[in-house]
Amino acid sequence: MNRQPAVLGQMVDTMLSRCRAAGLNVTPQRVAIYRALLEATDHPTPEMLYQRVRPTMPSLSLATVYKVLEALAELGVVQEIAVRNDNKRYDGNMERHHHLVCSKCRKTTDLYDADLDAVEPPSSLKGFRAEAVTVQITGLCSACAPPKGKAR
Amino acid sequence: MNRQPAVLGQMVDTMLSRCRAAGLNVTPQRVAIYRALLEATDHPTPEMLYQRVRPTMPSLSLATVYKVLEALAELGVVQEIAVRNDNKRYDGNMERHHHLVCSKCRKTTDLYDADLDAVEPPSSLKGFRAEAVTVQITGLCSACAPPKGKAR
DNA sequence: ATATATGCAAAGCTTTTGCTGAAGA
DNA sequence: TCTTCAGCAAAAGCTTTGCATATAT
Repeated sequence: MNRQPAVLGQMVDTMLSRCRAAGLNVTPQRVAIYRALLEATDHPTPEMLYQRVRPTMPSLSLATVYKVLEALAELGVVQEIAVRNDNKRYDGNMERHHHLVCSKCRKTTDLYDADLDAVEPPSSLKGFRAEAVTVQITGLCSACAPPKGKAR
Repeated sequence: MNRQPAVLGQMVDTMLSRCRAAGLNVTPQRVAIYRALLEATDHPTPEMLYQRVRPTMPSLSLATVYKVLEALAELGVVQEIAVRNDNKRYDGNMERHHHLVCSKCRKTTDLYDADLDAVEPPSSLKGFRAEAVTVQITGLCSACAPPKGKAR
């Protein structure tokens, strides 16, 4: 992410306050994994973070990396990118369309919208050859949205 | 996808021509799985399609569903939605940003762009409560783009 | 002291692979 | 006939879980 060290420390501080606010312990593992993620530029997988942190923390286990990332995501200081990844999902629809993704039940719905179709990639993609633009809107679907205590 | 039966048959025909053009056999499994996907409105997983087709084709195996979907995706009549799903990937970046996804090597790069940040969800989301809008641009990254025969 | 988290090992799923017999062209 | 494919079973990955010990507050 190419941050200044000072900014990085500040982000760690924020993370620590949120841990405390949520009643979570501050552990060296949490700090190390979070720092490693902040320093990364490549959207690392849990396994990748594990490899990166282990040299300075040999006792670290992969299961802990999974648990820490889950906790950090819940704190809102880290995000799982793209659609929350459970298993493969297919679409027989090759028309231009977009997706509504429920962050709770993960249901994905097609969305057709001419305005969104009109979204153009920026010209400054430095070497990246754009082929398709898809807009993904995350939020709560009608079943999960109202506080009617439904899904879990 | 709520199509008219006639349109559905037409899509199947297109799929069949593409199979032939690509030197792939037309098999009842391919037709049945493709039809089931076209009839679905819920972005089914391979397992879900397996369950739906099996009643009319009890000998079907799950491995075949995987293979058929892969073949259909290669033909371009079906798509795997969202970021091609290998394993979990995280981002320590909670700022508003978008993604450039290479369809070949799957590398995902952050993209900051004010114009894309300005994309608004349509107002007509019928019950869906939008929280975030992310634009995903798929294409070929600089390493994979030129016909320099690199990745595979 | 007490609650929470780590590490380990095992279990659970999803997805892939190798092979043989069956089916399509 | 000859090539391609389906079905099966086993293997391979990735992720989650349960539990005992260690750690944070």
